[in-house]
Amino acid sequence: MEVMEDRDDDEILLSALRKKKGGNDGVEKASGGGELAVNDLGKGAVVRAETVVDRVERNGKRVFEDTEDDDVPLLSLKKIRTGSKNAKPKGAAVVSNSIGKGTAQAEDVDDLPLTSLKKRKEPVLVKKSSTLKRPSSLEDDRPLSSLARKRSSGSPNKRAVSVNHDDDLPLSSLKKKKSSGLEQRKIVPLKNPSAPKKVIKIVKKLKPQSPLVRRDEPRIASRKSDTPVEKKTVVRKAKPKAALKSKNNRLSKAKTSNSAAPSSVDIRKEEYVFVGGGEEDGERRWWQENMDGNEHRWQSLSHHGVLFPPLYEPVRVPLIYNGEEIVLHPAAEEVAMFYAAKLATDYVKKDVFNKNFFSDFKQTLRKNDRETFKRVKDFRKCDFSRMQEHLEAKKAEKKAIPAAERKKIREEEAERVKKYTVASVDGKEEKVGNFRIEPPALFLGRGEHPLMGKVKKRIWPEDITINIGPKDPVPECPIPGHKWGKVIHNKCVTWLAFWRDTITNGSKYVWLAADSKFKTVSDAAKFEKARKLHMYIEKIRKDYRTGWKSEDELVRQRSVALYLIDRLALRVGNEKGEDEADTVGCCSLRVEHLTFNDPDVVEFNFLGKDSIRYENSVKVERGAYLGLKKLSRKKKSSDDIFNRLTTSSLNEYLRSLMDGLTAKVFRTYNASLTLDRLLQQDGQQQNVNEQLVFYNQQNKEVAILCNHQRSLPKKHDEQMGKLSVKYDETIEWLRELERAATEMKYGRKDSADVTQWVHVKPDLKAEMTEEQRTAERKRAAEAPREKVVKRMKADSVHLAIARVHARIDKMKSEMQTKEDLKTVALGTSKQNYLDPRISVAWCKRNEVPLEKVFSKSLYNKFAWAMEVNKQQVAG
DNA sequence: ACCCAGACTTGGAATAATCTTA
DNA sequence: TAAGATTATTCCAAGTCTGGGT
Repeated sequence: MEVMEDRDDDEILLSALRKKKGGNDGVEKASGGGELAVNDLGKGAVVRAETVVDRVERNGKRVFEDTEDDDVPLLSLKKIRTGSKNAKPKGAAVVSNSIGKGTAQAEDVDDLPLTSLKKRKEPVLVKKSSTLKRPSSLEDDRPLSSLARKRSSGSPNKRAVSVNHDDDLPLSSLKKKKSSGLEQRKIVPLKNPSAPKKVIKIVKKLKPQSPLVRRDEPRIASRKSDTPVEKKTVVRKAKPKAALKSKNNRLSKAKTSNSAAPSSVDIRKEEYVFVGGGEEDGERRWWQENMDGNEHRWQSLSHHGVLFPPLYEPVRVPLIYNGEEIVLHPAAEEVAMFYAAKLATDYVKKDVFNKNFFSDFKQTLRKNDRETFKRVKDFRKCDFSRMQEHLEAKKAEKKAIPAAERKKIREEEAERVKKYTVASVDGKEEKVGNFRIEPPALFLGRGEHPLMGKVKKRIWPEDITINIGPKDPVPECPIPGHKWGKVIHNKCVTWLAFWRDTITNGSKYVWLAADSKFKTVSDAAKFEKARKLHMYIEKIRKDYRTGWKSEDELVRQRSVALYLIDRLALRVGNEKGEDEADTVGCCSLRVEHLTFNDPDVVEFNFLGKDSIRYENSVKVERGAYLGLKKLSRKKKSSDDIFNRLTTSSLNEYLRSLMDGLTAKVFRTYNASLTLDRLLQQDGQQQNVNEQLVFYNQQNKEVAILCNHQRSLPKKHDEQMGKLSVKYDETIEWLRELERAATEMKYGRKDSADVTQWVHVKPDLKAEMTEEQRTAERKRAAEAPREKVVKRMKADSVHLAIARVHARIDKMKSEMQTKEDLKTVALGTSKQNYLDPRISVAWCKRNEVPLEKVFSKSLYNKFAWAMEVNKQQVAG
């Protein structure tokens, strides 16, 4: 147990991140086309290679000198996807075999130029802590709100507090000067704010930047009377520090409090601290109103119903069957068109897809066209290419519409649809999210979905249930001769319309948009719940660490599972049915998904949500390792590891620990906390652009933690190649300028001839047709560059050199970013997991306009977070 | 105790809109 | 000024979690 405890909780999180990164590196390395590094880019690759080398030299030592306990063997990180996500890793290149010995890793780096450094050393400080930390949040009850305030003065980039100790943190070197994705992989070891005192002593310089520790906020004295027992503890935080201590002691016996950290003073007012207040500070929170159980969510609700897709208009383009043309019955033609529309995709290569489609297609024929039904027996004799051509022609036609006309069409369409876009809830106008009924189509599941290719049938008004205020007018049914299936007035739910999916028999709903009150209120509540978890997390972690030694198998399973959820941000993993793709989450992990590598390293490899592969090699705490191993023993590879554990019982347990706590809260908590801490390292970024690069890098860390992947963009390699060529040309130009400068210097001249190779401009004439223009552009693009010699004065040469340097830096950074993000999806975490107040506070601190970080729709969705900050600023 | 339907959140891909660049 | 690239939005599938029924 001692062993297990010797790592800090924060460290856990961070190291999880790190490891995960390692995993991705593996991916990149193994993925053939993706590995642009040195080979694919030609000279451009030099850039990267240089970068890597520099990095290694600069940081190498620290980076690789890992300490014992966190030295995760990057080993075995195999690659995740090579382009197609479902593909099993082929080859699964093992990146390194140096498990356990820190030294071999430098070589790994050489191998993986673009990618990165996987690990970095752990700050000594983290390791030392052997006791549980005190819930620092107890002490601070800063109202949620305290979030970002405007900073009163000083340069935005300077932060008085520093997270780490110089000695043990690479950090300083990490602060990126040039933000290369690589460098940023070294995460600042966020030190746990609540780290035990002893640690603090060791690292004297460490400033208390702990976000958790805040003092200068007004305390709120009054509390709700109905505070549950556990909360009571929490409530204490309002008390003076002395009181704190006792509470802490109670909570976690051994812990000493570092609350005294003097520097709290350094905390800026405008800083939003994710792990701060929580809901216990007694403030009334509008977003928590009306959220309980079966209460009415609205009093009046009016809207215009839903919009149906246009009916199918038959075109009589034939199916070719066994060489003969067959004009299908309109209903069958429609279905055949669905298939034709997919001919260009990989779906048609899948047997399941074809089989499902053909079965449904025949059924349509049988119903509508007996003759053809009898004739069309063999799918392989069906040729849908004429239909495909027809669809393509139509697409081209649409594309050819002149811009002006297109705009007009668009406006008319917007007008037609307008009334459906809004609803009114309790007198307030709200946008409707998805008012369009899904059109019929072939069902395309993700991954190996058993139902792919089946026909998703058209939804008619009779299939729809409308939910509307009892006193509000029932929307008119838009299709003549039809009527709504049902009209109800259910005030306990927030949907406007409902229908049943014809494939899965699941429910489909029409909701209000993300910026509606319904959505934003629960969104805000979600983040509050996550913040609240911080007050319980220490106890929870302590419990599961104890639990995985339990005699009770259920307790053991639950404890190990919870550890994985907490540490790796796994989803809980409900059971799935026969008619769904075989994907898993934590509770549904099977023996086959894990590989054990002594000591204490577990390799995870499974398909998670959306059949995205989760592949990660992690050094876990000893107790968890032994627990997992034991749970896997004597089981077949297809057996559940957590066979006694259900998601319901896990959540039931969590609920007993904290009101409203469920497994998914951990994901939100860890994601937001990670971002919060990473963003604390405001660095040297000069301008807004660099700030954004920095922000995106931290966002990326979260995305990696949550395993938010995207498939390699189709043109990624091509685009990287172009960038690289451009880069080379720029370097060439730089060399020439430098040569000229030298020449002037030594020749004591004040001007020199400078040779520039320029691209040929296309010679476009007014009378040229489109094709001619295109051809001319192409010719110009491919023509050899022309030599231009000009006389430049010394001054302009020097000026040009400076500019070119700046451009080169920018290009490097862009290439690096592009490479780093090629298979990482940032959007999901930003939308769902990152408390927007963290980003808002960061923006304010660094004077980055909010709209640079939030798109318009996100800005609206998170209006509540901006408001909070504004109020703070004003107040 | 389990099972399943219902309601709501989360997720990547496809598509549309906008910006960049030659 | 259009191709190309990037970014935002839409689409709808796939999760989570609760509660009610048996």
